[in-house]
Amino acid sequence: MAGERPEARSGDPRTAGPARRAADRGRYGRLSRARVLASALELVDREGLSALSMRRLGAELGVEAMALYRYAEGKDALLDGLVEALYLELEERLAGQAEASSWRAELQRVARATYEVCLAHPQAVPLLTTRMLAVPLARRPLAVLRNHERVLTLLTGAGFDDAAVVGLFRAFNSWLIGYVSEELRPMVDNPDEEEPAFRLGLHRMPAHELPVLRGVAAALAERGGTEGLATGLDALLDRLAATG
Amino acid sequence: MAGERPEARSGDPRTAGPARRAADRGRYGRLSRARVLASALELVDREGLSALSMRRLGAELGVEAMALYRYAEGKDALLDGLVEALYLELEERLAGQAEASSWRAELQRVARATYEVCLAHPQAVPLLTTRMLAVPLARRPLAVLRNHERVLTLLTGAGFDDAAVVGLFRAFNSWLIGYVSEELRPMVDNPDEEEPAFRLGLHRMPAHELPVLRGVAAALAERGGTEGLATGLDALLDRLAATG
DNA sequence: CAGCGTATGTTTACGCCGTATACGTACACC
DNA sequence: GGTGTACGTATACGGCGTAAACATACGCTG
Repeated sequence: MAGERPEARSGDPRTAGPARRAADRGRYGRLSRARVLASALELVDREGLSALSMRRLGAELGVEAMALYRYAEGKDALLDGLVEALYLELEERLAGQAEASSWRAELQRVARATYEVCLAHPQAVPLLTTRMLAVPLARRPLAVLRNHERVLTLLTGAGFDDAAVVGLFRAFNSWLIGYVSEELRPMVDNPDEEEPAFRLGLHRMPAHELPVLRGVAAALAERGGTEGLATGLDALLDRLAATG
Repeated sequence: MAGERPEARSGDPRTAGPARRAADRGRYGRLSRARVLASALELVDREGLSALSMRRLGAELGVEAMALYRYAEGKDALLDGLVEALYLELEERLAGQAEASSWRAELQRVARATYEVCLAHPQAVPLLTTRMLAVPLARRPLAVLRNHERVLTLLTGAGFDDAAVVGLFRAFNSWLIGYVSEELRPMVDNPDEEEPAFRLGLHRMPAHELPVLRGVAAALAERGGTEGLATGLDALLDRLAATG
């Protein structure tokens, strides 16, 4: 650390001669797609999606914005890269665990791991829906497709016919993304407030028009957690495995 | 129609005198929040979310961008307004139908109507997840809160205790938004292509690494439709109504 | 009808954004 | 040691959201 030039762009250009060797470019050496994506994800985790701009990310890496275009074709591709990064993290997490013995248990394991990755990067989760709605199947990041392959293999391996596999696959994905999205909806309006009702900002809602919502709002603010996730998934798999 | 000035900003300002009466502002008379939101939604439906900018929407209404700030506090508020518009459309649709007799059937009716509204505005659907993740409960648009109230009322009216109500409510929302999101994922890569495999762009995927996905891709491209929606919802409600 | 406050839309300007294009420059290889 | 190339820089353009100051026509008061 101490030996590294802390800010590659500092110093008077008139006296510094060749200000930096090429390998010094970027705050800690050469760029790479992995470094760009890791830095982008970290930035999003720290400051939210809206803080992610090419210029800002460049600054984060000690580099001009245009340098990033060697590693992502544009901003959209960068966002797809973030999605890919999340799925790579999912693959790592799954690889670090023992596979379950039944297809049901294995799907539960995948679901749980996905949930955990999403909760670890809540600010990035919106990308899972928005980019998926922007990119056709065949252009999804490879890690996403590998995840699809994993789930589909599990289902066909369990002996379901094509129609059932498709139904189960869709239900699995739907429930997963829906559950996570619902789980991450912010409930607290004013974190500094002690009183639960004020914390939730209930005084902002038209009182008499929404009596039931007011009543259960506090309970709604709790999370369903992985139990809720597992319960719903179980219900769906039961039904569709029987029908299909 | 014929009597209205087709383009309020046209004409030579040096000869036109007071170029327009105040009531002529905007392409068809005064602005209003409803008109702004309707125009925004139409623009999004027509050209996608990325086409929606303050300037562009202003032009659409025959008005400068800043004029819109009288009807929405900023771009984010405008997007929340779009979410509200979708829920208002849902309310209309529900009001135009007979209520179902059981709480189960009524939830199915609400789910189906929501699905239909979403499929009518596919380009706007990402807002349902992104804005929901950006806005705490108490600040959601009123129409959204009314929708929550409707569902919660249905559930408490059916006699469930608070814990069960919350579980069912969350499962309902999760499944709904997840199913719609999954349903709207684009599958076709090249609409001009005849051959199904090429249409899907399967040649872009690493063949040997994703054999199962390749095999079911065509089936995956079909939609689950309202049947799939109803089936999954039924499974969830069954399980959670029994457990809760 | 006269005058005025207010509601409504315009103008101008600022800093940020994504990105096309042209350009240096240090490295790897012969 | 010279050269091609991979990598990052520099500059520029049009569009974005929006703050602030401004113009104007309506509706109310007398």
